[in-house]
Amino acid sequence: MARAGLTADRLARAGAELADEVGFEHVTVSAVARRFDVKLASLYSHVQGSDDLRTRIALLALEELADLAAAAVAGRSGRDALVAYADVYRDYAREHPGRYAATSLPLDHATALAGSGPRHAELSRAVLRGYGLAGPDQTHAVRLLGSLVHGFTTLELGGGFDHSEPDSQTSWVRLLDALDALLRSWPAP
Amino acid sequence: MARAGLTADRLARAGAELADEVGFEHVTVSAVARRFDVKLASLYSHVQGSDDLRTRIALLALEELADLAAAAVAGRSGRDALVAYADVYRDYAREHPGRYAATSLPLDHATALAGSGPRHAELSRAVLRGYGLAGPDQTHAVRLLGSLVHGFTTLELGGGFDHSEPDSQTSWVRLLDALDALLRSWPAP
DNA sequence: CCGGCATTCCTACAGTCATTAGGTAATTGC
DNA sequence: GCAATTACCTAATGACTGTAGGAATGCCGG
Repeated sequence: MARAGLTADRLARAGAELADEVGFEHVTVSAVARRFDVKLASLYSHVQGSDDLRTRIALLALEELADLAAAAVAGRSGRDALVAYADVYRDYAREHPGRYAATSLPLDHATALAGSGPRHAELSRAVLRGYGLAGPDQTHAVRLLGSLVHGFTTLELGGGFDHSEPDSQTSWVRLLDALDALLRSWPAP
Repeated sequence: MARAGLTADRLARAGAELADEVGFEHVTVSAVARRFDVKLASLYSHVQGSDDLRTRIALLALEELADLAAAAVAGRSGRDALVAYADVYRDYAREHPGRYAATSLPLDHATALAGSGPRHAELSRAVLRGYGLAGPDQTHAVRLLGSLVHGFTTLELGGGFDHSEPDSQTSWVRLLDALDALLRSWPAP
């Protein structure tokens, strides 16, 4: 009875690959077992079940994203940092649609805090550092940035921009320009 | 053998209610059948299967949203129209989380076109009419508006803003103010 | 009133997935 | 080299999707 060398981490990694191939919502414990040529029930020693597996995939994706974002933001500021940060999200979503979808899985507070949630918060604050925003205004701007990037990325991934001119790349650039302009002249309440 | 009076439309409506109660991803053909006190197989004369059912729920939600948005935008312009339009989406998502999730279901082009897709496009263009944008700029602005509203709504619904101050309502207002200011002084490329 | 007849809903079955319980083989560490 | 642990297995249950074919229902022309 040869051993496959299963671990929770390898299962999550395989699940992430599977997600990119067939979509996060079609990731199934059975399919991951098949990928390791192992019986379904064997996975239950390593992950608690399908919810646990999905959560682990989400945490994996969030960590990869945080790593990429940190690398992109390092050594940049202002508009450069903004564009580099936003591009990380969009590029990641396009290269890894299943993983990106996984990042939208609602996590309970404790799980999010234990994962890379705080790093993400810190990173978007770092992006805004060059714009001189403080206090509540900074929080509003963080939410604006997050909403815009996440919204555009999701809509684009769902094909929402596919069938109209001009192409979405152009809109993306214009949109980041607009955001940069807005942050530089942040309106008073 | 009393008849339950099933139709595709009533099934979609029941599915939409179910989605709001248990979440769109947990809507199941079986559960809808139970709701009508009817055997599972009976539904297959009315809808083609679970994909078809989900698609119908999505189309129903999109139509409801278009109706509400049309009513909100009618007789308003500029900032008023913008806020009314955006509030429709956010309020709908909060009142009908399952239906709102359904609107994110990817539809093929033909289905979207046959549904209220074009109405949605027309409505967001109508909101921007007061801002004097034309041609590609208008398209970019439509995408900006859509991304922002969808992104914020999704993140808020997922609980992303729950655990930090200030409350999300305040951010929402500030964010729409900022968007209004941005649209009024739309930057050149 | 009544015998087709399409429609509506049913029973029955086959396939996939999730999950638990309890067993056997492989590895580890003494 | 043997005991304890770990990794994986078989088996069983229950939920959901989907298909095939049968029976009750209501309508319609005569």
